Amino acid sequence: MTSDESDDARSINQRVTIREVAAKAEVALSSVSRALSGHPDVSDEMRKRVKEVADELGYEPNLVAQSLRSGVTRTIGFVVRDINNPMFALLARSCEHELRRNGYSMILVNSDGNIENENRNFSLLRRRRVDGIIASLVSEDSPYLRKNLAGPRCPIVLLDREVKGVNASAVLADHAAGVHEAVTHLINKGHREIAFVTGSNNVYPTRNRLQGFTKAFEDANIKIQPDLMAIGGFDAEYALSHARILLHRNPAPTAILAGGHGALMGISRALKEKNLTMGKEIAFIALDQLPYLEVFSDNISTVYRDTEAIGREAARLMLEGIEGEAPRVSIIETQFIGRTSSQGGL
Amino acid sequence: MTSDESDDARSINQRVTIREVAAKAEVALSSVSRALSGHPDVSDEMRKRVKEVADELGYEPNLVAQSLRSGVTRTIGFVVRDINNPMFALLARSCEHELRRNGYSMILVNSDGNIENENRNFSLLRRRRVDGIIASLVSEDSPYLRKNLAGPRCPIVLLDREVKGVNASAVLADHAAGVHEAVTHLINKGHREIAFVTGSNNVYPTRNRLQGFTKAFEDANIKIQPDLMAIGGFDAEYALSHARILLHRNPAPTAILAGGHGALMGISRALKEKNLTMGKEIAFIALDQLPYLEVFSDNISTVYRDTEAIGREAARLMLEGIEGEAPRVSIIETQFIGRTSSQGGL
DNA sequence: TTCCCTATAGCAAACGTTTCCAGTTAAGAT
DNA sequence: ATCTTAACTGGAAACGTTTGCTATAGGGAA
Repeated sequence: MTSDESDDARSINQRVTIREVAAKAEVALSSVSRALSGHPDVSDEMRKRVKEVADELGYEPNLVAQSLRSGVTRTIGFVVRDINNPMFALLARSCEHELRRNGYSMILVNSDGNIENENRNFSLLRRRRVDGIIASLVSEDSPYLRKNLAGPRCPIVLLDREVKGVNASAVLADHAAGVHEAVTHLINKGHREIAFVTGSNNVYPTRNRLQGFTKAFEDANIKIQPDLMAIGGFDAEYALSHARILLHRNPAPTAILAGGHGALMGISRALKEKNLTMGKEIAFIALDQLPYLEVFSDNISTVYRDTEAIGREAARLMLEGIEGEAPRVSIIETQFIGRTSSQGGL
Repeated sequence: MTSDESDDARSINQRVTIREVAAKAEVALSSVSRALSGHPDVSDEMRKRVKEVADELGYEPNLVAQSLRSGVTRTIGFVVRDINNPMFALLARSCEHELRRNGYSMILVNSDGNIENENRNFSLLRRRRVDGIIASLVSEDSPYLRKNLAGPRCPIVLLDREVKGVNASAVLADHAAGVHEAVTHLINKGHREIAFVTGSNNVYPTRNRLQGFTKAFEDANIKIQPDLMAIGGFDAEYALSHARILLHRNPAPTAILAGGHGALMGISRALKEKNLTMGKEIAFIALDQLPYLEVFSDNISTVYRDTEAIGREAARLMLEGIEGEAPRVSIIETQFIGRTSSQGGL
């Protein structure tokens, strides 16, 4: 009889609220709240009774109401250029996993490499009152940046970005070390005409890789060739067109470095067009071990970093920030992994 | 003076609320709400004044409070096995794009192929009172399914899943057509020993592909070889171990079909182990054009479907559902794209 | 001039929780 | 037997909005 009624209520009426639980259990609203939220000032009997009734009615607390009252949404914004970049997909997965394990949900927004979109996304997340934002910024000098990184009263974790004078944590990869290792390897083999195609230097990874690159030349006491550097775009189109130009240069580059997913795509297409094979006519190194490489092109030499670790670390820095700890920077190592694609070319 | 005060308020105090806007503009709370939300019963002058003050104070409406009051969260849950699958990453991006264009945010949850996680994720999304759920279910016969698909009073869009007797929309790919085309192609070339490695048949794509596969054999009046089918797991490990077994069979398969990302990974590793080259010693076809294939293995014949279109379509079905329209099923075409990997093998 | 209607504005209730405060009971101390 | 305290419970305010209802003013019709 009563069970029929409650079943009806569940299927026909709106959702079950704490009020109905309180009524059925014949206790106060506040007692239900305390019993279910694990508050200490509740007798064992009360807790038992409330939990039974809550289960019976299929009560599911309204997180929206909880958020409004408590001021905590248990939601983290994840701002990314493009989740379709396999690097970000892997990172997002491990990060989401770690956040969910700690009771947080992830709101995903793509900026499509556009600072206007990114700005709108930040604004949206602020209106949603997220507890924190993890972001891979499109650029480190967007005009909206100060507002977006200082404005929200919530912790921020930057992914591979370095913005001075801002109160944010960051996970940075030590690209320079891996690139230095890679370039030194090439130089020792006798390469001098080493090309480098990568994204624009308004983001940390480019600048950091460049540091490793130049340092390797300096250490070997060799002059760097500025016209072999194509620094300006992360997309495959940029890489394709600039790789074409580089390959037509005289003397042609004997080795080529690809900075990121897009560069790898573009350059390998350009090489194919000219019928050049990596590891034979030209030495090739990809910066960033992309997840699919190990299967399809397990001959490609790479500068590796543990992307899943970066995601986990970002989540941890976020949780720390929410706990009230001061922002800090965490460095992730990279290392050169030589395979056959970095041979040949001479 | 007043501007100083408001600046202070913005930086020191908590966030600006509609109440402060109302006070400063010297109008009622309700007028501010109506002015900003585009309600018709507002004079031009009122709207102008309110908007000015709101901008001045940097007011950003609290979406949590709006949601509680209006009962609408403008949030869609996106439940996926694993965002790291490049197929899902691409799909998620186009879907998120379309949703955001329409004022909705996406909460991303990974189930890691585990039905317990999936169940918890559904429960979480219900507590968050999302306006809809787009899901790629781990299995079509999980014990929690009925509850999760019937329970929430919100539209549901299934991605490539077919659950009978449930009030949900779905985007289904017509795998059968593409696979039929692909297998017929192989049969016409003289192949008889055609192996098929794919995920378990508790999901629609497997069953649908199988239909296309068997139909092709029937149409050609050839008996199918059951021991050449490895149907049971979407992960690379399953595919690797079963591909190894298949390749040791006598007579060995002359052609092999890979159903999905994991199968492709596993099989290509197995082929490499035995030093078999696709398109030479063995014909190979990948079901699903994975985004990176075109660059790294542009010789691989595939059954193609437009993944971005699937994401967009899922978003549209969701928006339709929110508008109150009845659930419906949308079919996406697939087609066989023959390249060199499907040659040889005989 | 009077009446009615329309356009607009304000008041207050509601959404579903959490949490502060006050009240009650019973146990232990004197 | 009385007082103090501890352990709980209930009532009500608050979180920041939206929205139904009521009130007012001004304009047009009779």
